[in-house]
Order: sequence, then structure tokens, then C-alpha cells
Amino acid sequence: MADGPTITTIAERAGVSIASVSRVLNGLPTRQDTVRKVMAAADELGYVRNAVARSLKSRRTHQVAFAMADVGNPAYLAMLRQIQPVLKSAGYRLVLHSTDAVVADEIDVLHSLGERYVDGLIMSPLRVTEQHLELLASARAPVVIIGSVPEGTPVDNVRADSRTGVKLAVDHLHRLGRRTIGMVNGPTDTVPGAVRGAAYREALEDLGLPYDEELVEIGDFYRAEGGRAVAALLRRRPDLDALMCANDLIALGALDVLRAAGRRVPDDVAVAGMDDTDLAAASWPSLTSVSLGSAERGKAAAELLLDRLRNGDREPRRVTVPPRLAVRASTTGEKPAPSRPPGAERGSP
Amino acid sequence: MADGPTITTIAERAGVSIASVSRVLNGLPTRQDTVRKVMAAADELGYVRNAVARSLKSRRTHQVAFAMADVGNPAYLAMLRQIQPVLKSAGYRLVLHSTDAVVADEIDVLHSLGERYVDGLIMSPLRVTEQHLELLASARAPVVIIGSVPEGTPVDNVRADSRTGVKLAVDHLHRLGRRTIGMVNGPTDTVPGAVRGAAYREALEDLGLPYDEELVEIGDFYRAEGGRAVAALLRRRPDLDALMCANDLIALGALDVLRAAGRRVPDDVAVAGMDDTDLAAASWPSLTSVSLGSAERGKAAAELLLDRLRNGDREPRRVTVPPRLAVRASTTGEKPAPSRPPGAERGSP
DNA sequence: GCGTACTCAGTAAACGTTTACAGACATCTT
DNA sequence: AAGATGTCTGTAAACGTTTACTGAGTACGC
Repeated sequence: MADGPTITTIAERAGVSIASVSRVLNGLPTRQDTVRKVMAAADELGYVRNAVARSLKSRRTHQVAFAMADVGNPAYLAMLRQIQPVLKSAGYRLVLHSTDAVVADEIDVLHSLGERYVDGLIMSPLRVTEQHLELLASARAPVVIIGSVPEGTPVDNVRADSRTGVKLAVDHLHRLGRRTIGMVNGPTDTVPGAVRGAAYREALEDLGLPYDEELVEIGDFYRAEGGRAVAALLRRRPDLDALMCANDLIALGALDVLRAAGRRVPDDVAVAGMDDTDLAAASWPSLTSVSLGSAERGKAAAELLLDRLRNGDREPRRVTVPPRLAVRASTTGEKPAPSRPPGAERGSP
Repeated sequence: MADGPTITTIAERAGVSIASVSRVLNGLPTRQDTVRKVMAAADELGYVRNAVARSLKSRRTHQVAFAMADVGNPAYLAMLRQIQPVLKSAGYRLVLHSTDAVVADEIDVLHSLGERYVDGLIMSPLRVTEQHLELLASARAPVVIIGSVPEGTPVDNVRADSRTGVKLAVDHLHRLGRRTIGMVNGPTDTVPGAVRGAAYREALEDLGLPYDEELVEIGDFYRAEGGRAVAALLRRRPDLDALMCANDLIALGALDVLRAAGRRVPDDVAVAGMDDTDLAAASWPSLTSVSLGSAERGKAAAELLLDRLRNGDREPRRVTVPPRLAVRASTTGEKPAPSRPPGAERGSP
């Protein structure tokens, strides 16, 4: 772990100036003879360029940050898994920030852009506050936001469309002949809760079905709470024949409770979830779920950022990723072809 | 996005030298008057210290890299989720490398330590080759390996104990009265495959049960392949009453096939998996599984690294994390208390 | 009133690169 | 053969910090 060689070391060894060494290492036109001497010296010494000094001079770190609430959340994970290879193949390293759903931490990250330890940032904030907007407007590096920002915010922006997503699922249930479609939502004071609740109502109206408050139950976005909500719903409306669940965890809770109540899925009650996580494919019956395109959003965000890093002052761009319905056994009862889930590496370390 | 202020800007504004600015910013003893002037100037200008210049001078980047095959793999993800907060609270940023199971990429990462863009590295290699060992011996920054390295390798090392893990599960099945315990393994030319296969045999012998090759089937570490292997096993030995699966995906495949064959789990056949991933709790019936302590290993690795960064030349240390059996319905049939899975964040971005 | 000790601030050198500039030498043109 | 052109190299200045060293000014003791 001795102090590594620098271009000065090489210059001495090769009997040339540090400028020549630098030129050779950067492939600038140099006499063959010099190239050989420098290369030889560099090889012998096991020289590796110091990235920090390089960054200081070139004002490029070749690092990009990705900030989200929690890597454990499958949606963020899906983004990460797309972002990483895109950046890597463009020669950027990835700095990961977990903000733990703490707004102050997000603000910190935005602030820290001033430290210039990254060339750009991809951020998926929980909520965009006034403070976010201020910092975004004066950010010291390009930022791409995954999520919604107000019209006119000077950053690239990638968003999902959960409204259409809910509609896809409700339409699907309707097409299967279901007419008494319940909704199990998370708290409506959250952005996804509010949007999905409203979208459910709209979807019903578009289909000419009545909106019945009795068919809606609010729990939370977790399995157990979802299950409890479904139990309540089932007590109130034993006649329901389909459930639109606001995310996959709620849907798993629904499966638990329906099974305990002796209702067959999908024969008696069809169940649709949302987010299309790994769990959807793993559960039994496997879960029909709306993908909001986390992976695509991640990819789009990375590409937007790279594009901006090349071309600093183009207009901010907005990309909306369309949702997609993954149909599985919990609505159609068909046996799904078992396939290797995306996150499944061979063996286990 | 204009060029940010530097200590020179501040120095001019405050009418002091850059040395004084630096001293104030670093809290070195300074006259109150000067402190005030510098602070005021810094505030007005919205100054943020340039991390790159700082690193160059101080030879510390306050970054640490974590390199593994694929974040999508739940085991690595569990490590990451522990590593991140430990580093963060110690003031380090996390640089993430996905090596995609490509050995050359791992080597690259080790090599790139010479660039000095991080202060240390946590790596969970697939296999440790000769080249790994060479590079580890001459690494330009402290490295912690999660996995096994030969005795005497000069790095800190954290390892799991899947041998004991298999024994835990087999003993558990035996205690439940099962005597015809099959094993569904992955390829035995992988390290986990080989170790788990041997451990299964040992566990049986320890219990005084005969080792019967007919009860062992080799597939691969995925759901579909696992299912196929189980189907073959079941045809050969319809009398088996328990299955030890080399990972959770195989176990899920087993559940699929057993269900299709009309065998009840656990009444007819008890099933145990390995790795205790999120999927184990989500499946139905929920899956008894051996946790190899990925989370603990991640935490231990991060702590070892931090410790070494503080104290560069202590003896290399080795930590072994004991396995733990998570008992669920697939062996005991008890209804598990539904709980919020660890990766479940509220809402979905 | 003068030497000593102390506190604080400024100058300048470093960290390891990249790069503008100028100089040395070779090659070509006429 | 002399000037013009071109190719390659070295010198030195940056990038934005931190910090050793020096020196100015103040306080104190005698």
C-alpha cells in the first residue's frame, strides 16, 4: 500500500518531462520513441492515473449520483438496475444516496452538488417541496428528476402515469366480466394514494359503472394492513367479484385473506396489484399487476442525464413512461410460464 | 449553473487571505472578527467546499466502493442496505459497482483502486482467482472481502457458513419426523452448490440417516429448473416426505411442482429453502428458509472497513456470520404472523 | 523601555494532473 | 543556403484546497 507512482515518477524513469508523460497517456501525438519509453516506465511501475487530480483539472469527475428513498423498495431497485449499466457503459461511476424518506436528506444531496463530487444527479424525490424547487433552479450540476415537477422547472423530468395504469387494470377486470370491482387503497394523503383513488373512480365512470363508496377501503401500502382492509371490505360487500389493489403488497394481503375466507382466486374474486414487483411473479397464484415502468424510467433518466452532460444547454425535456399490464393467474387463472425472475443471480454469495 | 465561488472569491470579499478562509472553514483557531467576516461572505456567496480539491490535498475522498455481481440479487441487496447507512453515518459516500458476474470486471475494480477515487473497497467476489489474490496483496486501498479467501490473504474478510446452514435445516426437518429428505441442488461446479451438497450429506450422517444418491437431484439455482428437478425426483422417489432446496428459487419451483402433483405442503412434503429472501415470506405457503446473514455480513464488512480506515495497520481480521433458520409454513404449517417485509417502502414513486 | 512569549494572518508550496506557450530541431521550398 | 514550415518537447501555470513557515502586532515581565 506504498504511495503509488505519479507522472513525475514516470517522467524521471523515462527521462522525459511530465508533459510528455501526460501526452502519451492521453494519446496525444507524440514520437514513437517517447511513447515507448513512457509506456515501458508506466508498465514497470504499475502506474494508474489519479482520478482526483484529473477531476480537479478537468472539472469532470465521471461520477453521477442517484438519490432515492430506499434501495430496498423494488421500484427504486428497478431504476437502479437500469441506471447502473447505462452510466457504466458511458464511463461514469455511480454514487448511491439513500435518503430514507427524509426530506432534509434530499435537500442535503441537492446542496452537496456544490461540492462537485459528481457531474450530475438523478433524483426520485418523495415530494417536491418549495425548497427543492429553489435548489433545483440554482443547482450546480445537471439534475434529472424521476417524478413530477411543476411546469417550467428547469430540469429534465421522467414520470410515470399511474392514472392510466389503474385504468388498464380496471378495464382488464371489466373485460373479464367483473362488475363489482372493489378498491383497496393506501392513505389518500399520499400522492400515489390520491392519484390511484381518483383514477379508480374515473375508470369506473368511463366504463359506465357506478362509483360506490362502499366498495372502497383505505388501509396502508403494506401486506398486513392491506389484508385487514380487504377483510373489512369483504364483510361489507360479500358480493364483490374483483379487487383493484393500490400496490402489490396490498394485493398479497388480499390473497391471504381471500384464501382464509375460502374464496377462490380468480374464480370468485379476481385480484390485480400495482408496481409489478418480483413478488407478483413469485406469489401463488401469481399476481396480475400494473407495471409503472420503473425500469424504463430509470433508463430514460440515465439517458437524459448523459445527453445533458454532453450538451449542457438544451431545453429541459420531459419523458412520460406508459404503464403496462402484466396479466397473471390472479385474474385469468391461466398457468403462467415459470420464468427466471429478473433479480435472480446464480448461487448465493 | 455559473461557476461557483471558491475560497479565493470569499477571501477577496472578506478582505482576508485564502489561508484565513480555509482556517475558518475548518474551525481552526481564528479571531472572532475574522470568523464573522468570512462566514458572512461565505453565506452571501452560497459557498460550498469543493470536494475534489479537498481530496487531492488531504488524500482522502470520503468515498467507499461496494462491488458485487448484481444488485438485483436479494443477498447483495441485503448487504447493500446495511452497508449504506453505516458508511453514511461515518461520513462516507458509497460508490456502487455491479460486475455482472464477469470476473474481468472485478479485476478492473481492484485495479481502479489505484485511481484513488475511493478510500476503501468492500467486495463480494464470485470466485477468488489467482489474479484476485495478487491484486489484493498489492491493493492501493484497504479492501474487505465478503466471501472466502485463503488463509493469510492480507485483507479483512467476512464469511457465511452455509454448511452449518444446511445442517440447521436438515435437523429441523428431522425433528419434525421426516426421514426421507430429498435434496435439490444447483450445479456442483459452483462453490455454493458443492458446499451445500456436501453439507447435506454430512447432516444426514450426523443424524444416522443413510445418504442415498437417488434422493439428490441437480438442477440450477432458478425457479423453473428447480421445479423440473423436483419433478424428476418425485418420479424417482414418490415416497419422499421432505425437500432441502439449495436456495429459495428452487424451493419456489418445488412448491409449484408439488402443488401441480397434488401433494400438500407441508403435510405430505415439507420444503425448506435457503437464503431467506423476501420471496420466502411472500410465497404461499410461506417458506421455511435458512438465512445466511447477508445483512449482518454487509454490516460487519462496513464496520471492518471503517475500522481499518481509522487504523491502517492492524492485523487482518476475519468475521464469520452464523446462519439462522427462519421457520415458516412450508415445514410447520403454522400460520405465520403477516408482517411488513423489510424492503417495503410506503407508496411507490 | 526592552526582550520574550504569544496570537493571529499572510505567503507560498504542495497535492497530481492537463495544457497553453515557446523553443529546439528537422524537413521542405525556392 | 537561407528562410519557412512543421513536429515534437519542455517549462510553467493552472485547477481549489490545506498547511508549514514567517512575520506583524500585542501583552507581559522585569
